[in-house]
Amino acid sequence: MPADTAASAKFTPRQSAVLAEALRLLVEGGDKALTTSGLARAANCSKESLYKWFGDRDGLLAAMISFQQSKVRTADRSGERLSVEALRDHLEIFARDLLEVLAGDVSLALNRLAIGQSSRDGSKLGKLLLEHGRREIDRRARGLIEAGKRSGLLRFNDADDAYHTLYGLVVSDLHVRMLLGELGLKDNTAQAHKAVDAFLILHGTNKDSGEAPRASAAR
Amino acid sequence: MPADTAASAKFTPRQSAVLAEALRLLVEGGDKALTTSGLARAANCSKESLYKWFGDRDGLLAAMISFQQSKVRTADRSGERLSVEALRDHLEIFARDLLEVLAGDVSLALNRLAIGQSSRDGSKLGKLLLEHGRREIDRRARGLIEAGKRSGLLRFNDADDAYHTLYGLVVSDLHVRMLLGELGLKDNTAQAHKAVDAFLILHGTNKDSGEAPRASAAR
DNA sequence: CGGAATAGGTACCGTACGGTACGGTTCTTC
DNA sequence: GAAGAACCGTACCGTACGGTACCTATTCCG
Repeated sequence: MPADTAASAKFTPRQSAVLAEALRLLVEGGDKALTTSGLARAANCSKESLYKWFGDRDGLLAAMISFQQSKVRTADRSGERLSVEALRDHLEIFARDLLEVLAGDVSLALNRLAIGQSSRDGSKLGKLLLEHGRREIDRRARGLIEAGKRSGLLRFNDADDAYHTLYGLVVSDLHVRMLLGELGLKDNTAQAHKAVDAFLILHGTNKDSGEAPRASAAR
Repeated sequence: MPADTAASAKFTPRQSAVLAEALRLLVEGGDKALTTSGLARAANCSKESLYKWFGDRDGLLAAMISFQQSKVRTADRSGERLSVEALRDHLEIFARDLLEVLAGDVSLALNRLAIGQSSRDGSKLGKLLLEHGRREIDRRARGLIEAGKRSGLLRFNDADDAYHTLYGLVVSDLHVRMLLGELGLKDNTAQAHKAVDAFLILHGTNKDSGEAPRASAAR
């Protein structure tokens, strides 16, 4: 994981470094390990600066989410002309990327944090995570699906429904299992392949798009 | 919600009452609201008894999970002879039950609790929830799917894969969204219907099992 | 050069939690 | 009916956190 990639727009380099350290602490030890004193010690800054920059602990958590998301960028290829093979490839790449993002240390830690808070803060962090965290990946998938329809390769009434179908086929209950502490898949690529196969059977227009059943060795 | 249904095997009535109160506190205010002092006050018992019965706070949490699971029973109809309509009905009922269970107050609260702890306790609670919490519902689905195959109505290579496909089609990312604080679906039945349609297209043997596309008004 | 802003270090405060100890009360059991 | 266990209520302890205050060091800028 690159520690100090492109600087964020909203934070000074010093603040970014502190936020990166905060994420490290959170990933290592969960929200109990992310104390203001501990962060100040680990990041060589003062608690007073933390409160000046972020207001209070909740502000810090929100800043961490915003900071992490500023580091996520996805390529958008929705403009391309799609062949059926290209669509399948792009869908599989999307599915694999999705699985990898969801299985990432930082993503899991932030989701755990927001879920833990959601029962008492009116799910402010949860909203943040849903609205800003998934926007990029949602937009990418949405673009891909719409492009597939425009190219006559996919058929569906509601793009939302189709996207959620794809998401369900790719992820199933894996995200929750990982949030609960279970290890991820051994082979994301195989899972992505199977999910896209099923998705194309459901929503593809190419009638021979269903492949032979796989050896099914993913889980 | 029936407060005091069948008594558990592992807990005395008094302990069950305390655990029920603990669940109520947890649902109301999240894990911050579930303090030993608060529980003792709310349940009219002494902290000393809590520690005598459950060892420590983690023991109490584990007992809450175990207690809640002892109240969940599912009907098992896997012995029946299945027609295609009966299979579809049973699958839809299963899907609807699954959505309702996942959206339940107590289920969400316990999952949030276990997820919050999973980053620091080696996911002991998470394992508990996964291994014991889903066993019943998993067994029911597994039985249904296997019965469908025996009756020649479903085809698949791996029952696990098929089950996860069904699960993904039914739930998609809804569980995580609800854990993050979002409201559930407006119409679980419509979602169940759509998911089972898709599942039967993928794994049914009856070639005309795919129905006309629905009006898609679930979400 | 000098003052103001910025930020690090540390000490401190109030609070609330998990866990323990103890005296009094009810319930069982012989 | 008495001995004893189970249990309630409460008070208590140590700890650790969030948040604040104060003081110093560095940097920036006129």
